[in-house]
Amino acid sequence: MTRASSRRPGPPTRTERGIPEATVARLPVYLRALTALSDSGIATASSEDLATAAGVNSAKLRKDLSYLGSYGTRGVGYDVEYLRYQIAREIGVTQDWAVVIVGIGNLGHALANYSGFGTRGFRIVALLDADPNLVGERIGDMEVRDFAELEAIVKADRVSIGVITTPAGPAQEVCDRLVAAGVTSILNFAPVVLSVPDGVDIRKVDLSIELQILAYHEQRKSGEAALPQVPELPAMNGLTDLPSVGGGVGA
Amino acid sequence: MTRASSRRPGPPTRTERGIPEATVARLPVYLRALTALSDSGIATASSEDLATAAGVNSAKLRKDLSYLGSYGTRGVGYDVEYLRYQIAREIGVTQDWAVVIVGIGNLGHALANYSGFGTRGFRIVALLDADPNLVGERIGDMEVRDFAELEAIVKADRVSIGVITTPAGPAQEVCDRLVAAGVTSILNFAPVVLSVPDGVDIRKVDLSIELQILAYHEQRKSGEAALPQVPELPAMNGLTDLPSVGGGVGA
DNA sequence: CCGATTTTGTTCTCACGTTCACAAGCTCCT
DNA sequence: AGGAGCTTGTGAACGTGAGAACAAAATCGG
Ligand SMILES: NC(=O)c1ccc[n+]([C@@H]2O[C@H](COP(=O)([O-])OP(=O)(O)OC[C@H]3O[C@@H](n4cnc5c(N)ncnc54)[C@H](O)[C@@H]3O)[C@@H](O)[C@H]2O)c1
Ligand SMILES: NC(=O)c1ccc[n+]([C@@H]2O[C@H](COP(=O)([O-])OP(=O)(O)OC[C@H]3O[C@@H](n4cnc5c(N)ncnc54)[C@H](O)[C@@H]3O)[C@@H](O)[C@H]2O)c1
Repeated sequence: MTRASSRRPGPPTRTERGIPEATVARLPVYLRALTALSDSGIATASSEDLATAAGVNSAKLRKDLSYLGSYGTRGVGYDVEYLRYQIAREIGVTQDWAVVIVGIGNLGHALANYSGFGTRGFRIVALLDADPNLVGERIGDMEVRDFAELEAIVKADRVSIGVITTPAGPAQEVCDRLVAAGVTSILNFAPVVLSVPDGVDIRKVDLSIELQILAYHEQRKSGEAALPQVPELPAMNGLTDLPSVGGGVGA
Repeated sequence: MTRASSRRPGPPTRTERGIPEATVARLPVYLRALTALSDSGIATASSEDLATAAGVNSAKLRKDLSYLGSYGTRGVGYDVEYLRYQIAREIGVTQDWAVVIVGIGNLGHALANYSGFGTRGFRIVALLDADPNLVGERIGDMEVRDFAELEAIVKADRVSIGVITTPAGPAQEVCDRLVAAGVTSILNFAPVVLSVPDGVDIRKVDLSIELQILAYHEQRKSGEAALPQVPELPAMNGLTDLPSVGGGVGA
C-alpha cells in the first residue's frame, strides 16, 4: 500500500483507505465483469482479460485494484471469486441495502418490476406515491403505499437509499421529506437540481442530458463546416419542461 | 476566443471549436436552468444566478460558457433568451433528431410514454421489439413494430440515435444491427459493455452502478471503523446477472 | 536449484478539469 | 463627462486522472 511518510504534500497520496471517485465508479463495472467470468467457469483472469471484459485499459484496471490491496498474484493474475468478493465487500454489496422508490408512474413501475436489484445487494422495501388512486395497486409481490407512511417505513426498515421518480415539480419537496426521515443517499430521475444538506449523497440519472450529449457529437459528425455561423435568434424549439426554478442553492 | 499562435504546445489550447467533454456534459444542465429562468419571466441573469440554478460553481460556469463565445455583458450578465438559443444551437437541439427505441419491455414502455423527449429536440420515430406478441401494441400514438423493420426505418427517417432497452443478452447483437443500419449514436440501458466501431458514440445509463456507488459512500458513513478487516471468502450475495461474457473488445 | 517467462504493483509523466483571483469592460449615477 | 460599482472572461495555480513503462515477485521447465 502507498506509504505517505517522508513525502511532503506530494502526490495524490490517498488518505488511508480513500479511494479516488473515478475508481469507485468503475468498481461496479469490474464486479459485473468478474461475475460474468465466474459464470463462464473461469477461475483466474489476468488484468488484460479483466480489462477487456470491463471495457477499460489494463493499466488503469491494475491501478484501480491496487487501491483495494494486493489481491493478485504476479505471473498468474487474479482469482476471480476472491477478487469478486473483495470488490463486493469494498463497495458494500455483501450486505443488503433497503431502498424506497417514490413516485410510481411510468418509470417507477419499470423500476418496481425490475428484478436486477434484489440480486445485487439492494432490497426494495416500499413503493410510495401520493396519488390515492395508485395506493393499494399490486406490482409483483409489492403494494403501492401512501407517501405519508414514509417516515414509519424508513425507521422500521432502516432505509438509507431513496429513489425519486416523481415529476420535477414535487421532487425537491420529496427529497426534503426523504432527508428529514433519515435517508442519506438519493438517486434522482427528475430533471431538477436537488439541494441536500452535507452528509447526504445524491446522484442523478438524466435521459435528456444523455441524449443531448449524443446530439452534440452527432452534430459534429455530420455538420462540420456546413453549419450556419452564429445566426440571430430565429424561431427555436420548445425546450420547456420545468414548472419553475425549483428550490434552493446547489452545493 | 483563445489565440493559439505564438504559444508552443502550451496550455489546453482548444483545437478550434473543440469543447472539453466535461463542459459538453454540463451544457444541457445550463440549458435547462436557462429555460426555467425564462419561464419565470427573468430576462437577464448573472453567472452567479445561473450557477446557483444549475448547481455548479460560477467560475466553472463562466469558463464553460467562454468556450462557446463571449455571449455575456460585463457588469450586467447574460441575456437569458439569447444564451439559451446559443447553447441549444451548440448542442444541436435546434433541429430534431430521430430516435428509435429497441426492446419495449418495462423500461421501453416507460420511455415510450415519456413526453419529455419531444419537447427537447428529439423525436421518437419507432418502437421496435423482436417479440411477436408485442408487435402491433399501441403506446400513446405509436405502435410497436418488428425489429426486422429496423433498416428500412433508419433509412426512411434518417435515424442517427438508437436507444437499447433489451436484456443484456441480445444487447450486443442489437447494437451491431443498429450500427450496420447506419445509427451512429447509441444510448444503452442494458448492463453490458458494448463494443462499437470508431465513429460511433455510445453512452450507458446503469441503475445498478449508480446504486452501488451510493452504497459505497453509505458504507463509509455508518461503518467507518466498525467493519471486518479483510475477512476470508464467506457466503456472499448472489451477484449474478450476465448470461456470459458478451462480445468483443471494448474501446 | 536457477534462469526464462509472465504478470502484477507502482512510479513517473502528461493531460485534463477545477478553482482562484483579477484586469478589462460595461452601466449608471452624479 | 468622469468615476464608482458590478460582472464577465481568462491567466495561472492546483488537483485529479490516465497511460507508459518498468522493477519486483511469482510460476514453470530444465
Ligand atoms: N418515463 C420516462 O421514461 C422518463 C424518462 C426520463 C426522465 N423521466 C423523469 O422521471 C420522472 C418520472 O417520470 P414518469 O414518466 O414516471 O412520470 P409519471 O407522471 O408517470 O409518474 C410520476 C408519479 O409521481 C407521483 N407523484 C407526484 N407527486 C408526488 C409526490 N409529491 N409524492 C409522491 N409521489 C408523487 C405521481 O402520482 C405519479 O404516479 C419525471 O421527473 C420524469 O421527468 C422519466
Ligand atoms: N426495468 C428497469 O427498471 C431496469 C433498470 C435497470 C436496468 N434495466 C435494464 O434495461 C433493460 C431492459 O429492462 P426491462 O425491465 O425493460 O426488460 P424486459 O425484459 O421487460 O424488456 C426487454 C424487451 O426486449 C425485447 N427483446 C429481447 N431481445 C430482443 C432482440 N434481440 N431484439 C429486440 N427486442 C428484444 C423483449 O421482447 C422485451 O420486450 C435490461 O437490460 C435491464 O437490465 C432495466
